[in-house]
Amino acid sequence: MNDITLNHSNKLPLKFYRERNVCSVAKQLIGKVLVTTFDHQLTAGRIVETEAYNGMTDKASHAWNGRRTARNEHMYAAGGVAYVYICYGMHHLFNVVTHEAEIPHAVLIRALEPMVGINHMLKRCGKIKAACSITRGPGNLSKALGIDKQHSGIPLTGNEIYLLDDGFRAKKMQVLATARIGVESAGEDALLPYRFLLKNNPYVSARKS
DNA sequence: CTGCCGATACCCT
DNA sequence: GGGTATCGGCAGG
Repeated sequence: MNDITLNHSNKLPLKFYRERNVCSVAKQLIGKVLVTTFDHQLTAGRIVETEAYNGMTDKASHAWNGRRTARNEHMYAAGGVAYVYICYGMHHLFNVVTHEAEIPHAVLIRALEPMVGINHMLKRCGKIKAACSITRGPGNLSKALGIDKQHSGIPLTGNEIYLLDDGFRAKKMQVLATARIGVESAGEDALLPYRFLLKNNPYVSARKS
């Protein structure tokens, strides 16, 4: 797999993240490019799967019912920063914080299609051969891009982690909305169509749609 | 292919 | 002590 040249002229502006409708942001993030530059290594991939978490009224959200702890504090920041937390004791899950300060909306990035720095992604994951699993699933993509919980709260408008619009446009018919993954205990909120994905993309995480 | 299981940080009761 | 926005390995059909 060869790296793709990135156009860095279109970094997503703060305005993009301050949008009030978190589902709208989650949908718009499909097709955008997530970039990290840790260790002087450029790694990037196109976002092909996201999930919206709709603040205090969403039972599946860490901020449900106004819950606020050291772990999820960055969800309450103004949109445009990262929220990274550890799941199941070992996976670092990367979220994009949206809306204004004190409104804890966030979008979980669930899958990427690798574009740049694939060899370095393989190195970080201790793998030899390229495979879809390298950036399929939120735990995997964080590892491949070198993201961990120390990056929680970092601005997405800086130079270490940022998002680009490189002009890619998914056709409307290609973006599907489904129920979210792994939130069964959230009752009826688990059924909301808050997961967005690029149809037929091999990097989208498996399981029910 | 499906399903179960262990790893294990952090939040909650 | 129990649950969790997960994942890879392995057993069995």
